[in-house]
Amino acid sequence: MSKLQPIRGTHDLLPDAMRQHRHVVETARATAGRYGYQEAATPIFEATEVFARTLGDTSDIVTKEMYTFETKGGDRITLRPENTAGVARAFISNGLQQNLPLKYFYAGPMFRHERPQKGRQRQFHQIGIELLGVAEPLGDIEVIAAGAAILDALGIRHLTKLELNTLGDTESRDGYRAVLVDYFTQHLDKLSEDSCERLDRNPLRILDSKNPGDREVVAGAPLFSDHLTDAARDYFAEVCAGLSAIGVDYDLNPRLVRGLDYYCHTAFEFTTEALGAQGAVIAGGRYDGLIAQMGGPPTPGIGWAGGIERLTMLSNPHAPAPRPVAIVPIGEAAQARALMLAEDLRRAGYTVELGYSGNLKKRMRRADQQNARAALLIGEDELAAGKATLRDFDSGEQSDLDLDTLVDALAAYR
RNA sequence: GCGGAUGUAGCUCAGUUGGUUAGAGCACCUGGUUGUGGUCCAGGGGGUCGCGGGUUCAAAUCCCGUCAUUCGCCCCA
Repeated sequence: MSKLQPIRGTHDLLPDAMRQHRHVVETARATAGRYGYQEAATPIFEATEVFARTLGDTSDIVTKEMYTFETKGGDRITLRPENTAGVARAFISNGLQQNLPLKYFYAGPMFRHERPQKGRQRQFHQIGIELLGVAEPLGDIEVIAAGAAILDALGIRHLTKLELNTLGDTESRDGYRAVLVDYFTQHLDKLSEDSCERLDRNPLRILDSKNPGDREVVAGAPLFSDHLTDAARDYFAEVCAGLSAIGVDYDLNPRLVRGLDYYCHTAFEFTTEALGAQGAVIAGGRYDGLIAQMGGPPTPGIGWAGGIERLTMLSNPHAPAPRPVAIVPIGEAAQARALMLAEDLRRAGYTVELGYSGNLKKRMRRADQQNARAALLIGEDELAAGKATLRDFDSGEQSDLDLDTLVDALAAYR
């Protein structure tokens, strides 16, 4: 490694990329705001147990993907691999149970020690929303609708499809898990090595396997829908009906499961074919047991997270860079006047570039490279006449303007 | 963590029976135009061939290792 390189799986967001990134965040923030979600931020690191306890001892995130460090004081802290546990912790820490329901939007970096590939980084960024304190299907519907609305606002809804499933309540899931383990145990010889391991840790995951052999076995597996309690079945039916009523199309996917332990009832993913192996752009579900499990007052919750980098890859280049007006002094006498003029225009709301050095040609070229809309030339002639020469870069036309009234005369270039 | 592919100029890439000073396009700089950008013309700068070892008279080229990127698996946003 002869050159200084960024840490594996991390990327710089230089201005071009940053504008796309910000466009996704701003679009999401504005759209979520119309659904009543206010932005909040929790720290990017938490006590390790915040994640270790909540995500489940068997999840890959906890077992091998967390960035965990020991502080000088001997505490163990972890860079957040996702944000739901942090929001839940904040809810408990701040005693917010008096203020339910709570609706939060967030955006920020997350960290997972994974093998990088397309659409997968070690430091990546997520937007997300969390709805706490609502146990009704209306909550699920609103949260999913907000996700669809954001994809729509980004112009990429048509590149995705919404996959929907229910993981039922605890009673349903425990019952189904037992039946499933039974079934797969009878077909152990046909299961892949990975899936044999999943049988112990998280048998539901086998349903999601891409292995062709596994898929054959899965095809004959008992269906979750046959093992739902009446309450869980009714709940899911209401969610589906609500989505249909507001025109949010979805596909039922009985194989859709979640990697994290705290999910129940509704699970959903907005997926795309356009990003290779990383299909999920927004994913989430209901987590009614999470807050109680962390020691807080039993409080239902539902939310989702979306990968900003993945959303950016789907979006067309948007957010163009601002086009400045360039001020080009000619000769030393004009320098001082140019500085004052630049400041006046900036205070009046113009985007202004004042070349730092170089001759006229160089400054004009630099202005062109900055995609300036126009250049204001100030030389001896102009100074003597109290004027500036305005050159429009798009049309190539030039005109004289009075220095005194420039702020108004330039209005078209603001 | 596992498997495949790839690392040559700032960027995209040429460069095979190993053989002198390693090339192109774009970008950059200078001049043609000492008060005018974009096009055009002429010229110019820039490369420890990812890094470290090995084979050889000779390595960008062959071998080993290593790091990185990338595609897939696993997992997930």
